[in-house]
Amino acid sequence: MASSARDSSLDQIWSKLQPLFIAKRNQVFAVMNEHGLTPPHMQALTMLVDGPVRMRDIADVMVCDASYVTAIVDNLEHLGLAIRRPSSVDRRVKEIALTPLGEQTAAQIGIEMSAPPPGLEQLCHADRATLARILGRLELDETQSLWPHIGRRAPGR
Amino acid sequence: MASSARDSSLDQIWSKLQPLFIAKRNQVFAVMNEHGLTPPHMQALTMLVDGPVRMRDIADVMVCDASYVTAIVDNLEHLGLAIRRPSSVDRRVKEIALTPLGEQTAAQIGIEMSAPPPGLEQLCHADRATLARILGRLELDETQSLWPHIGRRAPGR
DNA sequence: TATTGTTATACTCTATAACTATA
DNA sequence: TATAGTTATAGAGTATAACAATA
Repeated sequence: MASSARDSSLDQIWSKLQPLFIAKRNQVFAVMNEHGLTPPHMQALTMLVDGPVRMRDIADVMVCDASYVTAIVDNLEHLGLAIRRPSSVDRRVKEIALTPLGEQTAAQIGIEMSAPPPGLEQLCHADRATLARILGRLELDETQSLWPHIGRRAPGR
Repeated sequence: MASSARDSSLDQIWSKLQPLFIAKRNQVFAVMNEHGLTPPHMQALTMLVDGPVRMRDIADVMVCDASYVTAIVDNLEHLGLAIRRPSSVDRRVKEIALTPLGEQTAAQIGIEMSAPPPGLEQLCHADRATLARILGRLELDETQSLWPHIGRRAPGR
């Protein structure tokens, strides 16, 4: 299909949805600031809610180098949110666990992060039942993290 | 209202919308990578499409220091996308303009950035007319940039 | 005196390489 | 030999401070 064949009704719908996107992004950053966290710290923290995780696994999920996980976990420890403990089965491995403060923080963040963005209520008030029915039929990939670690690239010269 | 009073139907709708959000974010980063740009470079570049802009104005819009604008514009010049020219009315001021390559790049980016995310078509196929009608009634703040410059903060210790 | 932009510098982010300890 | 984690270091992102030129 030709590149000029833009679907204008689709564009129009997206133009209405996009502010919701922005509102959510702002909400997420507000939550991070509130807790003094950066995206990588928050992502690592939320990986720990279901129990201790090995540092190697954190690096794999965040698609970053192991040495950076060392730095992130250092920070989480300094913040009193997590602790390192040696694995009982493999003495090379360290498992990262939440402290009580970390559990409390992660739980609160989890709630705030999964919350609908401000503005959605207004949207849904228009005709919530109909919208829910339409959206209910939708199946999209939900496996990705909303705020993954994102590496940097050089802008070149 | 109590904090435990979560609106479950709203949550459900948001859980359907969120993958669209992620798909768009991925699409945006793919476009940036394709052109070898970082978020601040792309934001600065898209500020220039309607004509030359003073560096001071770029700093104001991006909410960053003037010295960082110097670095960004250096990069855009090295990439052959923009040029500095002295203002004819105030000799302290430099105006940043797109090169022909910059115009072409910015135009292409503008198209790709404003495009609906993959997945929206599937959503709308369910009942596009109804959805459009519902969304058409919505009024949200559209003044913010989708990908603003975002400053860093220290994680504290 | 106030403002635009640049330079010098410093701090944060994140990766690579070399290393230690363990498997 | 291969793997988990740490340390040292270096490059890229971004701010602050001091400065030159102009208003």
